[in-house]
Amino acid sequence: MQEQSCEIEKSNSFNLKHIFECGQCFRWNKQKDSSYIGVVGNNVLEVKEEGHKIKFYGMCEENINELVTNYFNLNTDYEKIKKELSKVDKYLKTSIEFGSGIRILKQDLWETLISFIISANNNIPRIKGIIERMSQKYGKEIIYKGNKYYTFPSAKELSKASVEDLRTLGLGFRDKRIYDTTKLILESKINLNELSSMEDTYKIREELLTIPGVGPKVADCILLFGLNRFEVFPIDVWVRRVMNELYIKNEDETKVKKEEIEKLAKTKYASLAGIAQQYLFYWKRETA
DNA sequence: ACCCAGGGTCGTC
DNA sequence: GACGACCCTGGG
Repeated sequence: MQEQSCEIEKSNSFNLKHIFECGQCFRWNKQKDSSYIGVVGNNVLEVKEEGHKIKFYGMCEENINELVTNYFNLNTDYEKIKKELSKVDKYLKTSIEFGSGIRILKQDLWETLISFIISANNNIPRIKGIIERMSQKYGKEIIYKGNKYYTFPSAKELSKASVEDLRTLGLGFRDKRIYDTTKLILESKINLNELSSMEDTYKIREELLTIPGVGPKVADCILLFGLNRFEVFPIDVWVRRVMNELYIKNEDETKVKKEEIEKLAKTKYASLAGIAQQYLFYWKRETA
């Protein structure tokens, strides 16, 4: 564990606000100097724009260079992806221009699983609060620049929490889902490492759907943000809204069938549907 | 507890 | 396959 730093060239496909506030992650917080600090695995990371560079600092267990390259998917060519997706239609082109610096992070599978079970029928500020309290109580402390940060609790660490403990943290009706899921993982009824090594996205999805609190939307978020399966298209209220407004134009968006949206996304966005979804989600939410 | 909605899922009909 | 219930909280 030591302080480290590294840097990359600033680019049009790397924007801190776009990356951290597009709803994919819950542990990054904007600082007064407009840098962001977050906890990634057993590392505290700070990211800031300095001149024509993006600089990364942190109290890291891993090599910061490898950590950053992996977590921010630096080897994925977003210029190419955006060029491809911009060809689809003018709406997607607009949303891509709006969120041009979005990148899909590669987040820890366990953390993504728990975080998105918590996300069900919840709002982002509250989700962040719950996860922060969970980490404070059950995670490990890391000191960075004199401040305390907490790692996301492992399954073993979280298993110390009773259903009541979880309720106290503000989880609401999700308490039992988190409790049961933690037990499931701890007892290896579901093996996350095995899941991540599976080729067939559909098979992983089927497996995820057996986990308490994981329905179609949460499963797709896990596939997209934890396993970077870019072809999945998570449909939440915002995405349903934007897809209805742009293409389907039903008077009552809640009446729009999920299957219709899925089919639309598949034909329009194909293997990049998940990334298209992030541009659309961010655009719709920020301009609402 | 004034009212509504939020990165949905689950049990029941 | 449709429909209401569900904890809690920020924002209108």
